Amino acid sequence: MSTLAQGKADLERASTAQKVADMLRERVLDGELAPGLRLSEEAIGGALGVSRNTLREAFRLLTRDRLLVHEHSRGVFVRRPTGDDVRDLYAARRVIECGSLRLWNDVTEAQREAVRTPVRQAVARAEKNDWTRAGQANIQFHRGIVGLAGSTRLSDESDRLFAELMLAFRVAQEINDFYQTYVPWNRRIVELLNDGDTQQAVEQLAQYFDAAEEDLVGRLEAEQS
Amino acid sequence: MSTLAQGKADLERASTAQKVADMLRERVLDGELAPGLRLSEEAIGGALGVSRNTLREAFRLLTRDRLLVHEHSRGVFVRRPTGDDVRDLYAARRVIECGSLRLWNDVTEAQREAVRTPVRQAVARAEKNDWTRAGQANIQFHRGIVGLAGSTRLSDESDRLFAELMLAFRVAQEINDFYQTYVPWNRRIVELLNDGDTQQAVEQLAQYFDAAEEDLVGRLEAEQS
DNA sequence: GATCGTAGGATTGTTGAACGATTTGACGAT
DNA sequence: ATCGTCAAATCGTTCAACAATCCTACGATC
Repeated sequence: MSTLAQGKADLERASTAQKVADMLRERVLDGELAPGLRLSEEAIGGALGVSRNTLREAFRLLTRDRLLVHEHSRGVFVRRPTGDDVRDLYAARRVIECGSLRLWNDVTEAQREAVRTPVRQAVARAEKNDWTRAGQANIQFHRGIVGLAGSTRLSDESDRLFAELMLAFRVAQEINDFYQTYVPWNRRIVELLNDGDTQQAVEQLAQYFDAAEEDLVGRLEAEQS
Repeated sequence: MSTLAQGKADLERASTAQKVADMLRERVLDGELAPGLRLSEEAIGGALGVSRNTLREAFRLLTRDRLLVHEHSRGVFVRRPTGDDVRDLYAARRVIECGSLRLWNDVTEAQREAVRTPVRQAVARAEKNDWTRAGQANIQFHRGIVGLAGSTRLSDESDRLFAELMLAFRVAQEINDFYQTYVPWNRRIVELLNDGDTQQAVEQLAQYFDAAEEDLVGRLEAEQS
């Protein structure tokens, strides 16, 4: 019965702080709260109708996810990733995703499908010029890769890395057209995997990271003002 | 001037919540607060002389580090890792550390020394039967490996994984004698690296993880009561 | 004119108390 | 022995207050 899991999800009612954090996370990721913006406790707490203490708990949760940065006695700000941040992020991704992809032959078929399916979606959406949703599928592709490792801790940390990267895209003003170049690349990686050439697929993934990092860092540092 | 970095550390005065969290972290890691123990807000807040609100902020920080678990309306508990937790942890370590170690030939000499030195220390301390400090050196060895990737995010997450693993050791009652078996193993890995056989070193590291995971999970599930 | 110090206002850090909501454990009925 | 019921304990959240800190603008000095 899937109703059982459903019921459990209902029972696990989120705390107020959790709900506030979820709402703020959306606002940050969709760009309504721009990187660098300071979040006033009073203003936001008043707007959402929660007390300062509860709001501060929500801020802690988002700080853990690296979406906000906390400066002592100055408040919390929406993170504004720098070029160095992006380099750090890609260094982590190279290790995590290339390492996970190497496990391709040792995992379940369901895990492999979680890598293939998002690429098919991305290709289909790209053909319709639906770049926003193509980008979402692209993230699912990378989530699938990390999922090959079979570690929830690793997957959770990767989600944080992806979220932080989304912020970097925003600063670099690269929301929609970024993936355009890389959708074919991902498709090629899946083809190599299906052909059994895991080694070459890992190689291609690493090169993808090199190219994406350079592109993003370049635009980011040009954007510094 | 290193005095500059010193001064900066002094200036960055920690908040009360941060200081409380640091103190509790020590107590958890040295076993004074045993896994499974419930931390009463009132009792601890009273003992430390901080308000409930501040203490709750400290709890959040430690929950982020996975040292505490929070259960709604029930309070926070010192995490008590299960066999599944350990499997998850080692799955993550396999990807992160094996992937980092593969970078051996592309990093600076200083980074390589950060791997070699702790092994020398561990060997020396093991000969003196100082297993506690040998264990600390062993952790430094693995921190050094992750450091090869050059990502602070990856290193920070690894520190959290290590801390959580320390809790598992405690539950498994394996504080001192665990490393005894594995110090020679680490030494062999470094020898392979120095010989230029990175591939084989990675292989050995993976086997070390297999053995350590099996050992730890076994003792952990025997300990379930 | 630029730099520096200073005063004032705004915001955060922390506390303490309060009250509703939830869990826990014991007691008694079936 | 199992199942409600109730009271005590604890957590979740809010509110108000004050101290500590930061930011800004205004002059003072060179």
